[in-house]
Amino acid sequence: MSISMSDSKKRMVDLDAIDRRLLIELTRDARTSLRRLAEEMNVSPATLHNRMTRMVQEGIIKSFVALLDYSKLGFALTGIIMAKVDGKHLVEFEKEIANADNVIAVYDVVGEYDVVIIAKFRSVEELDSFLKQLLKNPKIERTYTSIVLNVVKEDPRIRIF
Amino acid sequence: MSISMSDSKKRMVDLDAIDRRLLIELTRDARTSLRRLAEEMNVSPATLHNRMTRMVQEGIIKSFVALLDYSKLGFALTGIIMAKVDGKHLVEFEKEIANADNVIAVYDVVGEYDVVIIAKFRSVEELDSFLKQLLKNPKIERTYTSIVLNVVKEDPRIRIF
DNA sequence: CGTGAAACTGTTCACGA
DNA sequence: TCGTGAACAGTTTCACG
Repeated sequence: MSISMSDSKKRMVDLDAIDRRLLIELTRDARTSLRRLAEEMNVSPATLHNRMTRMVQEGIIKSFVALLDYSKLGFALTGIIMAKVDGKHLVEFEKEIANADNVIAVYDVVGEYDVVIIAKFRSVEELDSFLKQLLKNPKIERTYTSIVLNVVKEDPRIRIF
Repeated sequence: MSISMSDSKKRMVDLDAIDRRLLIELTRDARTSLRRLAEEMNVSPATLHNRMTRMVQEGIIKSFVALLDYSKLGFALTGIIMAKVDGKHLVEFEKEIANADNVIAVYDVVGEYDVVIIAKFRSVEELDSFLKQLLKNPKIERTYTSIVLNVVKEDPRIRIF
């Protein structure tokens, strides 16, 4: 029995100890074997399989992915780009930019700028042409770009429990 | 036969068509079966297994993870925090902050601020105490925080080939 | 890189708590 | 409703050529 909450945009979910443990393990290693995990947890593999399937359906687990070292793949440059966008076209603009190949994050923010974009490039030239493309867009009033000198941490995982 | 490059911090790697295809697929679905993939690609499962192991050893593949929807887990708040840090203590500070539970990214940047931190919280109170903790640190000269109103995109994957 | 075989794993389903 | 155990098909993994 647990309290259901509904005041955030996306509804929260009831997770028991098995779900939580499974989330932690899949977050640590998405290729882990449910069977071995099941033994450790003293439940049946079928149970873990059900839980996993359910959490994928509910959208709690968005996907299973390999995290790559982009600098080893030639993307040595990360840029943080902030843009002030004409309010009427903000959503439209965001959708556009979110689909760009280089972009790993797009955030709507409040303050001096409206959008923060994080993107990865192979070279200064690539970043430069990305920015020029942006500025061509008449919806954009101004941009500010921070060049990232060093990616200290970049990991989509946080401690959830 | 491919050209080897060595002018970036981390060395680049030679990848053939099999490696590249494998990376793309594992990035799409880390739990995909190498056997089925092998059939599609007309190579043996053992080959794909070898390639995968090699790329993990080389650090090209950093890890396999489940991506979660944090807003469904109660982390409705994302903050982008910029900090101006006393230069002598920058590296030390960054290591510290990178280990914090809520932090998904830490970037070294040039400009008005030295560090950009992206972190997720369950509530304004949590964000607030995170910021207060930061400001207690005498190494920090000033901070600027953007509250994220909407996460338009947040996906560690970019198009690599 | 491929083969082949052994070991392991995912997935399903009828049953029972 | 939900977990279980057993069964089978699918998969990984390894030594070797």
